[in-house]
Amino acid sequence: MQGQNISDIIEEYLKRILADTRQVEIKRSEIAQLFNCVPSQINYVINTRFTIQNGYIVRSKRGGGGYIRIAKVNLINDADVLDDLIDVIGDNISFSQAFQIIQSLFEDSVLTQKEANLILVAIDRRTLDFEDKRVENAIRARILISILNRLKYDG
Amino acid sequence: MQGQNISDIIEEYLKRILADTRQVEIKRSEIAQLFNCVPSQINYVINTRFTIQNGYIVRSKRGGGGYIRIAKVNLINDADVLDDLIDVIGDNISFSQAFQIIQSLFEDSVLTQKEANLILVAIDRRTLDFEDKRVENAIRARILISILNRLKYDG
DNA sequence: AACTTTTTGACTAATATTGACTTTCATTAT
DNA sequence: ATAATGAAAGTCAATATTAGTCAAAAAGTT
Repeated sequence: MQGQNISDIIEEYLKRILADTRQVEIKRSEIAQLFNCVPSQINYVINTRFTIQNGYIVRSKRGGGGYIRIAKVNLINDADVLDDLIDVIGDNISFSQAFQIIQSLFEDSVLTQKEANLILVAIDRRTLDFEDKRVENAIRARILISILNRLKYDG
Repeated sequence: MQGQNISDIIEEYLKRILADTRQVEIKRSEIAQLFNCVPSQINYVINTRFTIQNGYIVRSKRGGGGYIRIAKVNLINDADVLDDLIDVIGDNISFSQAFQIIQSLFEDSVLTQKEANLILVAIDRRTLDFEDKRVENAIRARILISILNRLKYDG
């Protein structure tokens, strides 16, 4: 696919592990060395690709014996997570953030591929392209929250 | 066909690749260099010749390892019926009119019950409740049109 | 001439990479 | 115990690397 940049490659590496096990525990510096990049790049990958919007929870510890642990959460049987997502959305959300949420819902089989695609075009940048970017993000938030609330009822 | 200008030549080049593979992934600057034109000309070619009406969808990413991906999609049989609906919608539509459209698409099995319901909450009055009713109807029209365009192809 | 399409480039936006500096925690020395 | 040291991970801002937008200029058509 599009494995051009290092971040994508690291993402893929971690997700491949997470496909089998429910959780990974890494040492930041080791992974950095493995992929020949600076340690903070691992943070970048985590912050952009392993957020709660993506369906992951990350915990870490500093100091000697430190680690970063990434765990996949399930959105179906965890209704609280849906509410957390609604909180995260608040009153505005960018498309890329929204995309991550929809993708997570698809991966957890809350949405079919087609349902996810229809929602995505509905909240696409071009669709909601109005005078002000804040307006765009506000409308998107409202649509998304309406949909998430609907999903709480008939799954 | 008549390869006079650069845009036509680039179009032909890309379509030749797409005749074999289902999708192309390019680097904008590379193609620009290959055809000795400015990068933004690639955008022009894409915007004028690789639209959904022509049966293509385009996705891109900026930043390091960025790309433009063009994929050929097969338009469904009644794509022009959807085009007619899009014409009817124009640039604004009330909820009740939109409801009728969604309902008829459900009756024609273009949409499942759940898909229809999700679309309906997305374009509901309460979701799109804004200061001005005309703004509400305009946003609804754009969302609906995006969805209808998406329904023109599957996958 | 009027109109449409194409070409160009300056400016903008998004995403990724890097490194200096900070914080936290565990272990060792006093 | 407490302090000092070192070993992690975190933050943040600067820089780099792409693609997108828009409108003016140029070229082509009618």
